[in-house]
Amino acid sequence: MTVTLADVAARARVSPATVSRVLNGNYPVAASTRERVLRAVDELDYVLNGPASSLAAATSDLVGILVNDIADPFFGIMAGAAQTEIGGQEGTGRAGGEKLAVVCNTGGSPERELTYLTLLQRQRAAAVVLTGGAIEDPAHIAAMSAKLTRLADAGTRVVLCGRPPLPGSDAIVAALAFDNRGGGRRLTEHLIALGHRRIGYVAGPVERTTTRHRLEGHRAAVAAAGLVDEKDVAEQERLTVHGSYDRRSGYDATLELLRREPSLTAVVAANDTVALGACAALRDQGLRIPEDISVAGFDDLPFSIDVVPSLTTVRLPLFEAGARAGRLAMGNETPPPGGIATIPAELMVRGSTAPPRA
Amino acid sequence: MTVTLADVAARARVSPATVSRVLNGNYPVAASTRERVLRAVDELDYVLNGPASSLAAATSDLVGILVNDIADPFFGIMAGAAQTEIGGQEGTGRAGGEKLAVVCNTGGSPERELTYLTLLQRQRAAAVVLTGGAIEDPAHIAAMSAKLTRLADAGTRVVLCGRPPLPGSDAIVAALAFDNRGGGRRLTEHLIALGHRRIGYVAGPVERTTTRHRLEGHRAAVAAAGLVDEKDVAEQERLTVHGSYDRRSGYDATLELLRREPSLTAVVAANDTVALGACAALRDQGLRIPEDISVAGFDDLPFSIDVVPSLTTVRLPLFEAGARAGRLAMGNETPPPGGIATIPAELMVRGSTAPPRA
DNA sequence: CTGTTAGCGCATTCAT
DNA sequence: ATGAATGCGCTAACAG
Repeated sequence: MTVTLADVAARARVSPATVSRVLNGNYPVAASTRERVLRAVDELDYVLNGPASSLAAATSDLVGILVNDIADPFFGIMAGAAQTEIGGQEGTGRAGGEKLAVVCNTGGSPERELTYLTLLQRQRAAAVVLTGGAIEDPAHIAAMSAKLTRLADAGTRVVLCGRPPLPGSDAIVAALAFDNRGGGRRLTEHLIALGHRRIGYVAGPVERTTTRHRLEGHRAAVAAAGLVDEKDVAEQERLTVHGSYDRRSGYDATLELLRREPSLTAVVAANDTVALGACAALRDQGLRIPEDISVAGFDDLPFSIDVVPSLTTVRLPLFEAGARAGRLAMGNETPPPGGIATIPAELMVRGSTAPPRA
Repeated sequence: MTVTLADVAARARVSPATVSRVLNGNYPVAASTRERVLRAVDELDYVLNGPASSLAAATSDLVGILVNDIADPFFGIMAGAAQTEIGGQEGTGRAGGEKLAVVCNTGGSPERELTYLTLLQRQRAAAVVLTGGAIEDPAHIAAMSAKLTRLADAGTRVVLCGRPPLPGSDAIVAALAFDNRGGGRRLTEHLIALGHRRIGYVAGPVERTTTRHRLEGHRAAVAAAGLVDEKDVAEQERLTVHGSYDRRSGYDATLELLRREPSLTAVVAANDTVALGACAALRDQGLRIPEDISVAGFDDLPFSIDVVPSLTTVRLPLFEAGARAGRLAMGNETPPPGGIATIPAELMVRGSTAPPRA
């Protein structure tokens, strides 16, 4: 029923090996022969059997990109950029030696993250790109570290994008980490410079590197300015509410923050989406932004410049980082020294922050 | 080096066939034997060789989900929902009979769409879900139709989600189409009911089903109200500007619309993201929304309720449709009669539309 | 440059 | 309920 390489060989009057060679293009073949084979391929509508090919060659052209939330542009931008670098060399129409770059949505679940890695390992994936913050549970870190080591041992190139290097796993090609701490610190410093003294923080989910680093940056700025004593954990926590990285969570957390401290003059959100929810909550409380209260986000997603007022935030070069991760996964770029690179975060001051009211 | 099924068999003191049987779980095996095998699997850290397995069984556990733009939540929401239905049955940790649901980003390019389908065909994918509007170029339609027919013939289940059925391709499991035309019509009828008479339309890319259907709905409403004669193509086109489905395009197109017709009292955008760009352009021209001019979007993406003013739009049940497509792809839901279902679109009236100024 | 030969690792007959 | 044998379709030495 389905046409095989042998059929093509018969039609082109050559051996199967020759067909394989022209298809893979990694071996000298006479132009006339190649022509004949290609014609037979087209006439027969032949499509290579991937599993058979992978089995024989002990490699596959699958590249997996893991994301925490596919509906979040933060991941979409990185994944899209990586995918373009990996599978983007504009096919010949016949789909030659291209890689199959695919994105896998873990939904932020540790189990699904591991499951996907196993599935990719099973497929003998050529490379795996892990994007976004990691979960900090010790058991999960250990499991991930072991799994990534095994993947790397099996020849899969592992690249981290927007995620700090995993302790104990040096089998990795490269880790591109965002300077979340620095960005968080500069953002809050900006607020303090404007004159804010009572600043609430809407944090992301606990046990996430991204959450922790941004929060640490914020608290470092707060402590440096003497707003809250570095040792006063209770007060730090009073001004912090954790939630997930979505709008709803930002809305609820902001209400809670206002309840705890009605005299707040600024709210810093874990990311832009959360900031949107925070703005909505504030507005529903009759507060004007930025006249009555300032709001800041993180990531500088495309919509941030469009909301009213436009959002003060921290720009992360998501597209560039994703593209670089893609090249690294393909072996088209030399890894940074030590395999680790920190990607700078840039403060973007816009309309949602202003001096507090006198 | 890498451990194979034979190694597991040796360790468990059974034949390779038995190991295969417990792993696939589709054959009676004594409980004690199964136990022994499973233990050996864990001890050896064995991971099935996907390519070998697929080759022998002539099937694979790969399911592809094609999207036009992975950075757009419109696709992210559908893809995420589909992926959950397909690969979401919470693995046992050992990754049993799970499917590998992956999303492929075509970037809206016809070539890449076909390339991805070929790549998935090569992998002998178990199913393919195509999301979002289709390109209307006749050559591409023919190529797609042929490709999908071949995929279906090879046993791949093909499901369309948010895309109208392809002419000539009845090998498809099901097509879930959004009522873009009806939604577009009701949206413009709402504007007309408010008293608007000069309405500009920022359309999506030409040659896309989604673009065309929404625009047709809009024009049907306009014609029914007698605002522009159905035959007056020149006037219809004067009040329409095409662009891509992004913010920037919405911004530019709106400026152009204003140039052509400064007395516009309402702008209808191809989708919410475009509407955001339109709002920005209007504001930059010193116009207030909705006092001076009304704006409407389409899709009801999560941010639409958060922008100021909140966006009047048309709600599409993206999550539900994606989930249903996922179940259809898995064979867990019976296809609609004729394989085609039209999914209703609901008008959401919010703050961005109001009666025009007297 | 091209043909021949051997597996790759597993699922599946068919026996037992 | 389990084992032995066969072949899935292709690539990779190895010859020539």
